Formats: sequence, structure tokens, C-alpha cells
Amino acid sequence: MSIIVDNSEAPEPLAAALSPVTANGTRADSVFDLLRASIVQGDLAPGSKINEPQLSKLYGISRGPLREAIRRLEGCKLVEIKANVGARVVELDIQKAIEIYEIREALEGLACGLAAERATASDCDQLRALLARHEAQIESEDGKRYYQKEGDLDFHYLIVSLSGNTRLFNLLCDELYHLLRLYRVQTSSQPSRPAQAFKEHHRIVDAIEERDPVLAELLMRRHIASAKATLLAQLESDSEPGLIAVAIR
Amino acid sequence: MSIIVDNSEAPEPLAAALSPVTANGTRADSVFDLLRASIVQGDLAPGSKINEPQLSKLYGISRGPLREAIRRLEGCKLVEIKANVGARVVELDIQKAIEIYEIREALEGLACGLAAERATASDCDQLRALLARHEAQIESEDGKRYYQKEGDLDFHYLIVSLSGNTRLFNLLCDELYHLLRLYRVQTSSQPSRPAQAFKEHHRIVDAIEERDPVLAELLMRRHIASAKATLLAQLESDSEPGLIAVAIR
DNA sequence: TAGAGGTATATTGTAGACAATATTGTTGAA
DNA sequence: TTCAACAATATTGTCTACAATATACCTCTA
Repeated sequence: MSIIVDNSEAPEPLAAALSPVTANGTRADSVFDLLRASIVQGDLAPGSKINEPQLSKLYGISRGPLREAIRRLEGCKLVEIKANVGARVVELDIQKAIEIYEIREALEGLACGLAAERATASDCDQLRALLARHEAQIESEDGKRYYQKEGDLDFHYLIVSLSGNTRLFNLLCDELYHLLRLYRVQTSSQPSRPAQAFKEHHRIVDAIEERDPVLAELLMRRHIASAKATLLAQLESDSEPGLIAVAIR
Repeated sequence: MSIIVDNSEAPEPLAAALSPVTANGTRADSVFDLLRASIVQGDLAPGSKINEPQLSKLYGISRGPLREAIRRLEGCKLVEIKANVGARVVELDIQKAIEIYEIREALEGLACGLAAERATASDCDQLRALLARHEAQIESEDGKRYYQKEGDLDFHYLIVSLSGNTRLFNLLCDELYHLLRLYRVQTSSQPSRPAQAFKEHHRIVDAIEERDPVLAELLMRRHIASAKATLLAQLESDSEPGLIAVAIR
């Protein structure tokens, strides 16, 4: 599923890597996508330095657009920049995880409530179809892993898009979710509670289908609060500094 | 109150303007602050084009750091960039205002609940002192305007900081609040309901002081929902396209 | 006159070179 | 051996110039 192509010292690595992904846009946009993917997938380790000359040579572009891309990553909180020192990939700690989950609970609760108000019948069909697909996939081992790894975010992604709030969608899907994926890569990510999560997903869709915004919000908040609780429990056992285990649901 | 000094073709306008504000940091950081202030104060009108050569000459810097600053503004949603076309100051419409207030209600509700859990006695004293100052200022006409213009955000600012959630603080105070200020500049901003808002502020502090997170969250959400309702009512009357009136509380 | 086409201009996107700062390594003395 | 000061290196910050694209204007035709 890697977006990045394996370019070993190709003369035009960026152009080669990006033409299939994003034909339009500037180089700064392209390296932003590439860098974000590299960070989220763990190719650029948390805490590691962003070396401008090195990356500039790797991607075959000059440092100008590269620096613009880094600034955007800073806006997404994926890197931290110190003046005259440079950028480092963000490092995750317990505190940050708690903060993000607090925010996520509030925002996804909002999104779920709005979705319950605005979702059409065909939207609900889409949700049901997604859950059915998950159910089918969850039976095979690969599918199970998929569901645990990406399926959950797919579900949340769809609900947020059904909220109809564009800004909320950007906030969650363009910023927070990428950070969550980063957390996943860092964690050993033992399957925590897939069956329970699956059941909760169904109940959330029930509430949306019944046009019950209050219940939908409550269920989503509880769903995410459970994930936070699971996370905190895992953090108790894992005491490795700098590395934290995060349960995504 | 403008931060920008009136530099008519000065040789080092940026250095002159910035030394008192931010001695450290890069030029990109400095122009970011300057540009954000210009946008928020209305010196750069909504919808207007960000002309790089022009601003570069105005601030006495090259386009490199300027472009980095613009990228950061994009991250704050204060400008919108189109590839090969450039950046424009964001234009506000009803839809965007509604979306922002929905998000604000959820996030400030969260912040207020957290503040009720974590605020110390001295924190509560600070809140009381702030309200007392507002009460004193609200009696003079100037103070009244101040309270309407900035005092309210001061109150919300303090509560968010008491939440103890750094990321939430950044999200609200470094991004959303600047947008709200921008809305204020665009609006005729007739004093909407200062007395009512003042009462609501007091009740919110009561709940925080009594360590009642649920009530604190509820009151804050209601407080902001009222502001949203006031806004929508004003939008009914104002039908000028592109210009919207926003009640901040 | 209205519209299409093409040229001229302006603006954005990018590259490369230089300056400023931080980091690293080395030398010397206590 | 350890620490401090200094030199060497590397990296970041910035500027200037050039290429690519979009915009504006102008001409020509129907």
C-alpha cells in the first residue's frame, strides 16, 4: 500500500514518483504528500531530523519548495521546527495522545450528531455496506488485520464526511487522522477489542439511521472514550520511553 | 492599534517593524505575524490577492521566507492558495461561519469541562478578577466597546488555557480565534447582547469554581450556541453578499 | 459591436549561490 | 581525565535570477 515508489538514485525521482499520484499541483504540494506519507508510515522515524539538503537531493528538487512543504507539515503538527536548528518528526508521548483523544472525542461526537441530522437514506446504505464489507473481511486473518489497521478509520472517515461540515472534515481527516496513523505505526498495536468496536459501529449506524443525533453523539463519544481507556491501559504496561502503544479504537 | 508601522519606502521596514515585537525567530516567522495581523485587522481585505513581489518589497524581504509565511497562513485557513495562481485572503460566508461555530461549541465545551476539572483556586481567582475588570470597564462607553470587542475573547482565552490541553489551546487560540477576529472586522458588529453574555460568563465561572465539569461544559456550549443564534438572526437581515455580520458572543 | 485568437506582461514556481547560525571536532590547559 | 575555548564543518536562512504559468491586453474577423 506504499505510495512511495522504490527509486534508488534515479535522476528524476520526484517526477517519477509523483506523476501517477498527482499530475497537477506544485512540487511543494507533491513533496508535502510524499513527506507526510513517509512520516505516517514510519519511513521517517519520530524524532528524526529533517535534513534539507539530503531530502532535496533525494527528491530531486531544490530547497525552496521543500521548505514550503515542511512548513505545511508543521501546520499539521507532524514536524516541529526550531529556528536556525531545523525540523524534526514529531515525537509522541502519553500527554499528546490524551490531548488528541480528548479533542477527537469532542469533534467526532459533533460529527456523528450532525451526520444523524443530515444523512440521507443512501448515506445510511453506504454506512451499512461499509460495515458489511468489514464483517466479511474480519473473517479472514488478513481482513481482520485490515479492519484493525485501516477499516476503523474508513468508518470514521465516512461519518465525518456525512456531517456536512467541511471545516470539521479537514480538521479531522487532513490533520488528526494522519497523526493517529503515525501513532499506529509506532505501536506494537496488538488487536485490542475488534469485536466490541464492531458492535459499537453498528449501534452508531443504528442511531444515525433512526435520526437520533443526541444518541449518535453519545455513542460516538463513548466509542472513542473506550479507545482512550484501552490506550491508557496499554500505556500502563508499556513503559518504554518515547514509544507508546496506541489502540485506535 | 495597528501593529504595522507606516513605512514609506524605508530601507529596512521589516527590521524596524519587528525588532520591538519579536527579536528572535526567522524572517518567515516575522512576516507571518505581520501578515496575520494585517489580515485579522482588515488591512488586507478579505478576498484580496496576496501579491508576492509587492509584499516582498513592502516588508523588505525576498520572496522565499514570504512564501513560507504564506504557507503557514494557509494552514491557519486565513488564506487560500491555488497552484500557479497565488494566495487570496479568505472570504467569509454564512456556511463557513456556521461550521466554525459548530466546531467552536464542541471544543470550548470540552475546554470548559476540563477547566472545571483542573482549575485551581488561584485560577478561579484569576477568572473572577477578569470578570470584575470587565464589569468595571463595561460602565464606560469605551470600556463597553472594549468588552464587546476583545474582552469576551480574553475570557474564552483564559478558560481554554485552564483546560490544560496544549493542543486544544493551539487549535482554538492560534487558529480559530484569529478567524473570529477577522469576522469581527468584517461585520458592522452592533452590540448584540452584552448584558446577557456577561451573566452567562459569571455562571460559567460559578460552575468551574464548584468543580462541576458537566454543568460547565453545558453552559459554555449554550453560551456559544446563543452567539451562533444571534449571528444567524443578523445574517437574516444583512443580505449583502460576501459581507456577513457576526456576533461574537 | 462581440468574440476569438494571439501576443505581451505580470506573477508564480523553482533553482542555485551566498550569508548566518548551529553543531561537531580538536586542541590545550588544569 | 575533564573541561573550556577555538576552529572546522554542516545546516539553516536568505537572496537573486531564471523558467513556467497565468493574466491582461490588443488585434483581427465575423
